[in-house]
Amino acid sequence: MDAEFFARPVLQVARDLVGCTVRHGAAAGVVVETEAYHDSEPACHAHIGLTARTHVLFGPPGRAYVYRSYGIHALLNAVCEPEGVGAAVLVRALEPTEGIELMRARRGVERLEELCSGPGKLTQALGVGLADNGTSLLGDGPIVVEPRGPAPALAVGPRVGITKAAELPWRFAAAGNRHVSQPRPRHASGSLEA
DNA sequence: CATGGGATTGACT
DNA sequence: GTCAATCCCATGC
Repeated sequence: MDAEFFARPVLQVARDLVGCTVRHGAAAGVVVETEAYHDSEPACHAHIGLTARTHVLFGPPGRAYVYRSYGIHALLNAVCEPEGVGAAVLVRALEPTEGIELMRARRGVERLEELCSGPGKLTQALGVGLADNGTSLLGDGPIVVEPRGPAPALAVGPRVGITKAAELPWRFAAAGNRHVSQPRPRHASGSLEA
């Protein structure tokens, strides 16, 4: 993937990342769920401005923003939009494709659908941690994002687990995919087809 | 320097 | 359904 892909508007990148592969070492999976975050809305860490924590978000596109959530989990984002804009796509779920036994060992569970069906789960399965914060996703870093084939059908809904700007429909998932985290956006109840 | 709040998960009632 | 675990960092004294 090249830097221009991530330099585009974050909502567009969030849509186009669904179906792409994320690789870290021997473990890899296809992105089935994303969420967009932008400094113009209060749910985004970058909303407060440039700090030690957020400087990666305002940096050049195509880098990883990894942070610790609830003191326990590492969450993986892809920094988007031109340098100076604080925006990123949160990778919320993967469909495991390579290194599945390694993922099972790291996660301590067997079921394929439980390996990467959540933002904290997939970083544990891939072995991604805070040390990867700020590294390149373009092929010259430990985590690599690889292009997808045909665009999958998308389910769209509100973002999960936030208290501010919770109404924005900035969550995108591969429609009908069993590796998407709960709650699953459904075609029938308020979510849109794209 | 002390405090409080999470872009979550898994265990338990 | 409820709830604790646990730590980084922003904020306030």
